[in-house]
Amino acid sequence: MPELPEVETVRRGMLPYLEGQTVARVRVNRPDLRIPFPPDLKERLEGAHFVTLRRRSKYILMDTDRDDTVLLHLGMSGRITLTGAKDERPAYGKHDHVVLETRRGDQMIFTDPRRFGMLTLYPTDTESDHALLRDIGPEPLGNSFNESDFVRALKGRRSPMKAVLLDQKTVAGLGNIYVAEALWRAGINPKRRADQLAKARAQSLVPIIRTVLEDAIASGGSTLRDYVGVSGELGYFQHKFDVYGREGEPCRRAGCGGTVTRITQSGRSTFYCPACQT
DNA sequence: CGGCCAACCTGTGCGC
DNA sequence: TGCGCACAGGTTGGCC
Repeated sequence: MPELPEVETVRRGMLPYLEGQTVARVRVNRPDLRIPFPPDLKERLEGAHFVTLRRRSKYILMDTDRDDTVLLHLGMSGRITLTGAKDERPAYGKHDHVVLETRRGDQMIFTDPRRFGMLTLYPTDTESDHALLRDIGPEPLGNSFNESDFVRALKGRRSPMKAVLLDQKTVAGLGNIYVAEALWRAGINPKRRADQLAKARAQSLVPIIRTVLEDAIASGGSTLRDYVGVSGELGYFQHKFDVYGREGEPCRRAGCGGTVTRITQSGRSTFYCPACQT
């Protein structure tokens, strides 16, 4: 499910259930997802309470009052479901790997069929050294993402723009969908080498990336084949896609008349309009 | 070091 | 109905 807008949608959905709440019980149904669960997860979490829920790139970070932070990544197919104490409890499915129950009786269920997701725990003050977080680039919705740094980040990069934007070191949080949408809005060909993109065009991408992500968050993210919200709500940004998944359909740019095309780049589908993306 | 690709998994949809 | 294949929103480790 998850690029930045979907992860942010999930984080916001989690807030009312988890922020300020105490963990009563942790259930772990298997030893690992992409990385092992910490063996002492249960002991470290039970009795702790969540002070803040943050997001960094596609990670959700849950700070506890015990100076530990829970790090959560949804991978390709990860989902978070929250059920209130009074709600009907759906039976656990075979891909429900971790369940947190709060003292109030709410449950957070982490489901992930493909198991590319992760959940781990680290001492909050070691965050800047954390291997999963330390090399991530600027947050596109924050002030640290700006034209001059972005232009510098493209310098000397011989890879196609698609690959460079997918690289979380360039800018945090983009994935296959939002790279395609941002490049279309900017009129940039995904095959264009980063070091051959004119400075002004590179600069134009900065506000475009920001707005495409903000637009998607405002729509509750994109729902491709499942729900995105923590209570099963559907995002609807997929109805606003200009290129992603629109192979063979007409380009939406006024007066363009081109056809959206699908190619493969670094093993993944790229959608773009060869007529207006140069 | 930069860049590419395979690998990690399961589920779904489509053609035959 | 079943089978095989292509494909899916991500990340990374190993290789050149």
